[in-house]
Amino acid sequence: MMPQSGVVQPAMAPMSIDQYQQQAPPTQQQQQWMMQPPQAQQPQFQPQAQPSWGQQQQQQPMSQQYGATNPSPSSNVNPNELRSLWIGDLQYWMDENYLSTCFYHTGELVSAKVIRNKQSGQSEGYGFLEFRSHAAAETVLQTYNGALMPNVEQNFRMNWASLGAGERRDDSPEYTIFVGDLAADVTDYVLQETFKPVYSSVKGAKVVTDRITGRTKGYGFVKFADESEQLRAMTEMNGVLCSSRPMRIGPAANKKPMGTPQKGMAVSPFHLLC
DNA sequence: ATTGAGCGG
Repeated sequence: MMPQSGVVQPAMAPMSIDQYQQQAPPTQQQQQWMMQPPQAQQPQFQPQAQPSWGQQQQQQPMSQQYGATNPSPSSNVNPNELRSLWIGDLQYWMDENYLSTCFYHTGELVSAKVIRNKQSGQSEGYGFLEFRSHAAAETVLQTYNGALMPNVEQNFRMNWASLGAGERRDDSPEYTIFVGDLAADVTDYVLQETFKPVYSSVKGAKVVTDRITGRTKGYGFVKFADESEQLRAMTEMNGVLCSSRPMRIGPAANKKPMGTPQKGMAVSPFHLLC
């Protein structure tokens, strides 16, 4: 049986973003919502920071509407780049249409997909956004990650799509420290820049925030490529000011154990008969 | 507020 074979129904009129406030149930037929320009006015919302799209920002020509002869939105893409973002914390009613509406104005979105449970069709709460280029995806990530989502009191949560699909990033080892006592205004960037001038192997910093409100929880993590710098930072940076408060540094609890546990290795006696 | 975090076809 092919539970979702055949008919795809993208033909519903593009919703205005206001309609999502009514929390419409998900349209289960929609596997993937390819970009189709809204006919009506395109909804606007203000992210916390304005994207910098250069000259091609707003006006997406209406020429690529439904026609088979028109260039598809996926023309111009470089297939060798990492162009997909993972997006999480989605409500069940946030479908492909909603996501497309969120990023349509960039003119850089190729497709949006919500991952659904195969049986129930319910959203699994995450999805993928594919853009024309790595640069476009990066701009979206920097601009919208943590910014308010349209019409909900919740922030975008996104990251590079990294697992599966051969879009593997970087498997070089990294060494992480825990940083506590962070002031409310400390962002990822501020935290990273507190360390980077001193420790050149700093790969990134993450301030942990509340999923819903986006507010900081007052602690975070800094990742180093170099283990010796990690160890130095543990002692040298403890008590050093970050923004307005002295940091409290400790070892990071291991988020992911190094050895991937093998499971399902129980031997069935039936195998011995084959 | 003090140890994140979610990845398909």
